[in-house]
Amino acid sequence: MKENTEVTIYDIAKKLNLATSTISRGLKDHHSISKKTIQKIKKTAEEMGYSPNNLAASLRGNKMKTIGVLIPTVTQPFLSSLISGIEITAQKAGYTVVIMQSHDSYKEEVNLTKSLYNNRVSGVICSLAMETKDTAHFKIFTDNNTPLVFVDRVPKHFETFHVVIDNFSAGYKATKHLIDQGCKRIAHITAGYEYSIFYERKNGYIQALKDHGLPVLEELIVKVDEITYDEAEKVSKKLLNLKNPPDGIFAPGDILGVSALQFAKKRGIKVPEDLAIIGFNNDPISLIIDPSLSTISHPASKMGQASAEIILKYLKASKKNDEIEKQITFLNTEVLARESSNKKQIK
Amino acid sequence: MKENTEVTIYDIAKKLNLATSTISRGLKDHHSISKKTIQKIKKTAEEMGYSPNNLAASLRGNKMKTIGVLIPTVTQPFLSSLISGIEITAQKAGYTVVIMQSHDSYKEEVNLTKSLYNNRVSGVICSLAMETKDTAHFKIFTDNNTPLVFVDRVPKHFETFHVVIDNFSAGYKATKHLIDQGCKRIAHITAGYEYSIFYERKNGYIQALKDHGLPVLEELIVKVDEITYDEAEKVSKKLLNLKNPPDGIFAPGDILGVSALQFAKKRGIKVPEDLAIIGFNNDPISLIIDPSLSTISHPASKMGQASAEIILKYLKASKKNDEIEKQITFLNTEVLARESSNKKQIK
DNA sequence: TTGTATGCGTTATCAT
DNA sequence: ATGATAACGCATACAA
Repeated sequence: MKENTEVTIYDIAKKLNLATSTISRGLKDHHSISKKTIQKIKKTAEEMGYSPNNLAASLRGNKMKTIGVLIPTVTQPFLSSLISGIEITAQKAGYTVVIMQSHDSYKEEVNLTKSLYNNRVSGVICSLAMETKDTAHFKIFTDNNTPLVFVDRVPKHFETFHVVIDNFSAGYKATKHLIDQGCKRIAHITAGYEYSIFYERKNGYIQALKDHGLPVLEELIVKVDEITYDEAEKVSKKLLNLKNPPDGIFAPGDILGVSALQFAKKRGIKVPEDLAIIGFNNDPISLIIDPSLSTISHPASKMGQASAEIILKYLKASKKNDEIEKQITFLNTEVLARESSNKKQIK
Repeated sequence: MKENTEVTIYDIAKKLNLATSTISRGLKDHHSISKKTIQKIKKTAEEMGYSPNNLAASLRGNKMKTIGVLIPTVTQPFLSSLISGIEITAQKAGYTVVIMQSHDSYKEEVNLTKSLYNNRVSGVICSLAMETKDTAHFKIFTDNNTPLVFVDRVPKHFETFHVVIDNFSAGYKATKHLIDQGCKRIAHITAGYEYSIFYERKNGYIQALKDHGLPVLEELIVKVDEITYDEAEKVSKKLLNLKNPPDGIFAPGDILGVSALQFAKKRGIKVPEDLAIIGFNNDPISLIIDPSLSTISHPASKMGQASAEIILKYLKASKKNDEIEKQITFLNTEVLARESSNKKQIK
C-alpha cells in the first residue's frame, strides 16, 4: 500500500526556503517573480515529482475548469461529432469535458443537471432530451452565473445561448430540392414532438410545397414514435402501399432515409427513378449506402466548437466583469445532392 | 451580476442552531443522527436552496468521484459505444465521466494523462493511441493507487487491468468461417502496427490457414497505413487486380470490409459468389450495407461496463484496505454470418 | 520581488 | 446524539 506521497507547494517551499505564495506564483509564471526564481521553482517541482491539484485550486474559485455536456446519448453520429468538436476546443483552452447521457429521459436530465452543478462545472452544453418540455432545471446554472448553451435540440423559449441550424429553412431546402428534381407527390416522415426540430423541418416542408403550388396531403405525412430503423420501415411500408404512392420522400434523419431507401429497394421500387429520397444529417452511412443518400449537411463538430467557444468567451468576459449578450448562433446547412435524388442526369 | 449566493452547510447550521458536522452527517443519513434531526436538516437544506459542493468534499479525500476516459477519438462507433457503457455504469454509482481524445497521438496522450491526474480522478480507462509504444506515462496512476484499466488497445506488457477480446482467436474464427464457406484464396488487410490488435488478428488468420492446409501468401496480405475507407479502397484495388485474385477477404474492421465490398461491387465482382467478405466490429453500417457484411461482434458497450465495474470494485476494496489482483478480462466475440460471406445457401 | 495569513466548503477526529 | 476544530492544497489580499 502506498502512503500519502503527495508533494505539495508547501514541500517545495520548505526545500527552497521560500513562501508557498512564491511557489504558487512561480509555477504560474507570475510576472512579479524573477526569472531566476521561476526557473528554480520549476526545476525543483519537477525533481520532487510535484503535480498540481486542480481540486484545491478550483475550490477557491469555486469552479472546476470543466465543461459539462448533457446529451441524450453519445452513440449517435451527430452527437459523437458534437462531443468531438467540444472536446477539441475545450482541450486547447485547458478545459476538461464531462459527459452525461440523459437517454432522452426528462427525469434523468433533471438529476444530471444537479450532478453537473454539484461538480461546479464552469459551463454547460446541452441538447435536450426528447421528453423535455420544461427547462426549469437549468435555472440553477443561469442563477449562478454559469454559462449555458443549448445546442441543436433547444427549448422553445429563448433564455440563454443557442447554437442551432435553421431547421425550417433546411426542411424547405430539402423539399425544394426534390421539387427541382421533378417530384410531384413528396412524402414526409416526421416525429411526434411539438416544437422540436422535427416540427420545424416539417413546417419548412409544408411551406416549400405551398410555395411551389403543390398540395399538402395528410396521407403523405407519416409519423414515427422513435427515430429508429424499424419504425421508419413501418411507415415507409405505409407510404409505398398507398394507392397513389409518393415519388419523393423527405426524411428528417438519415436513419429514416436509409430505412426508406432500403425498403423501396426491397420492394423493387427504383431509386431515384421512381422514388427520390433525401435524408438529413449527413451521417457516415448516407455516403456508403447504395445508391448514396442525398442529405442535408449538419455541421455537428462545428456546432460543438461554437458552443464551447461561447462558454470560453463568456468565462473570459466574466473575469473582467463584462456581460456578454445572450444570442442565437445559426450554422449553415446545405443540400448534398447524391444519387438517391438524382432524377435528372441518370448515368 | 449575481452576488455570492452560495448556501453552505454553515448557513444551514446557523439557521438550525446546530453544528456543521451535524449538518454534514444529517445530509448523508449518518446513523448517529436522529431521524427527526435528519428530516429537519433536509427540509431546511431544500428550502434554502442548498447544493452540495463536490469540490470541497473531494478535496479532503483528494479524489473526485470521476472516471477519466482516454481514447483516440469519440467518433468511431466502437468507441462511442464503449463510452456509453462506461457512462451508464458510472452514473449508476454516482460517478462522473470525463472524456479526453488523444487522436492517436502519443504526445497528446502523455499530456492528457497529466490532466487526468491533476484533476484527481478516481480511476482511468484507456484505449491506447496508435502511436503509443511506451506506457511509462501511466505510471503516475499506478504509483498513486489510482485504478487503471486498459481496454481494447492495450500495452504489450501487462502491468494493470486489461479488458479485451481475444483478437487472435477472433481472427482465427473469421478466417475459419471463410474457409468453411469454401474459400481457398483468402486475403487479409492489416494495419502496420506491431503488437497491436491488428497484429494478433493477422496471426489468427495465418494460424487458421495453416491449420486447414492453405498456404499463407504474402501477396494476399496487404497493409493500410490508416484505418480509413479510402486507404482500404486502394488496397482492395491492389488485391482485386491480382492475376490470381482472392476469393475471400478478412478485413479486421468494418470500414475496411465495407470499402472492399463496395469496390468489388463497382468492379462487377459478385459478393459473395465470387468473393466472400468478413469484417470486424459489427458497426451499424455492416447491417445496412447491401449485401449485409458478415462480421465479428465486438462487445463495445459491455467492455465499457466491465472496465467501469473494475474501477468501482477496486475503489470499494481500497476503502477496506483490500487489494484486488490485477487481471485480464476477456470478453466473447462471435462470427455474425451475413450475406457477404454466405456462399452456401444463396437464395 | 517575496512573505504572511486567511479562506474556499466539506469531512473526520476527538470530544462532550 | 451532537459539537468544536483541524485539515485537505492552493491562491489571493495585504504586508514588507
